[in-house]
Amino acid sequence: MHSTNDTQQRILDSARELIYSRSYADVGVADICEHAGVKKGSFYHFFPSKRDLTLSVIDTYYLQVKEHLVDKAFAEDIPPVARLERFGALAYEFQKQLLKDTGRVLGCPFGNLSSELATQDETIRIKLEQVFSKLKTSIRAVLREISATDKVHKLNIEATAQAMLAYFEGVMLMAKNQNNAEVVRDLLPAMVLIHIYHP
Amino acid sequence: MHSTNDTQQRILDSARELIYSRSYADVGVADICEHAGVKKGSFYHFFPSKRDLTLSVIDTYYLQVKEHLVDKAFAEDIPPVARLERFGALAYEFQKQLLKDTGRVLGCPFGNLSSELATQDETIRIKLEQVFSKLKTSIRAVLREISATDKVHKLNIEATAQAMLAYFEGVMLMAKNQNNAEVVRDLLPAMVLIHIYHP
DNA sequence: TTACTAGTTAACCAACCGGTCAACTATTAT
DNA sequence: ATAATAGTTGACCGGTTGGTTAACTAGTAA
Repeated sequence: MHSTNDTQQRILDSARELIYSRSYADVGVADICEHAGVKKGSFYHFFPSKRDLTLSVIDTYYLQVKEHLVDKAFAEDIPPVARLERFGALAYEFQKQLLKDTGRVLGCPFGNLSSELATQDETIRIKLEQVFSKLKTSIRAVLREISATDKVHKLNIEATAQAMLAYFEGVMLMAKNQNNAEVVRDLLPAMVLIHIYHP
Repeated sequence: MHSTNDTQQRILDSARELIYSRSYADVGVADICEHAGVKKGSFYHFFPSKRDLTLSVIDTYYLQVKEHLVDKAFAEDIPPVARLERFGALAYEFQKQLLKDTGRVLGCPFGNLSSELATQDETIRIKLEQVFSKLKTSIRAVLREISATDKVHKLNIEATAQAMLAYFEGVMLMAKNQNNAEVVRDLLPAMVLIHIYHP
């Protein structure tokens, strides 16, 4: 046994990659084990079930998305609207890289899982709802700055953040469906246009 | 044998209902047959495979959506912007009814299938791309009217239609994930704000 | 009546699914 | 050294999957 035990991490990474590029149902634990170079018995030593593995995948992938996309895009070195645009640009670069590496635009991993499993597994649905909620919190922080400089309008920050996230998810889905990363580049900049006001 | 043969239609209806409320992978042909009151042999008499059945489901369901949602919303009895708002209102009523009947907000059936199968089945992906393309064509017709009354701006009708459809899909996904139809009511009206202009 | 076709039925199949298990080996703490 | 623990292995399991088959029945046309 290596003192540096990376089996659990390899399972996590393989599951993320395979489920993201295919789907939850299409990827079996045998697939994950083979890709990770691990025997099935070891898999069940670290994870009680495929479902629990998926919960862990969501957690760990969110942390990566936060670090490499959200925090990077929303860093306060530029004006708030420019941060939203940078968020779109980074998302575009990521999908473009995915297309180059795997031949596929894969969209948003959380959106994909949500669409597939929201009606089937309540625990996963709630976990994904929490991920979306955290993403909305990041967007809200930006909107609060925008709203502060624009005091005449009563921006509904909660609804606007939700609408912007919805638009982002929809663009990712359309890009995946067309297997075309340029959809992201062409459409995402319009995210900043979405404003919902208090009545 | 009944002169009125409805077996094929019952299979189609059952497949639509089950796949829409769960997912492609989670619904087996045994499930569909049981729900339709049909034996498996009869299923394969009418459809060569589960995949071909799904292609037929997409076709027939698009016709229903067009008749009861798109054509109704985009009828030319009211101004173009009001038609887009009516489109949102009808979508909201539909999801609300779904929640009442089944306990679930199910989002967009085409978006759901696309998210699950776009990377796995190229034929289905293209079929869904065509459905989205037709929906965009309907939106474009409305945008052309809006653009005609607003000659100062050079509205990019193609990109705007795609962006509006993307926003619609995203809102449906968020509503499904939160199992909350009010998300549709609160967010969809902002669809008319999305405008993308030619450079 | 006959012959043909459309549709139905139940039994069947190999492949695969998520998950289990007992035996084994390596690592660590005492 | 020893005992306890952490990790690994491959064989195994019952249930399910999409799909097949051959025999059957009902409707239709000559």
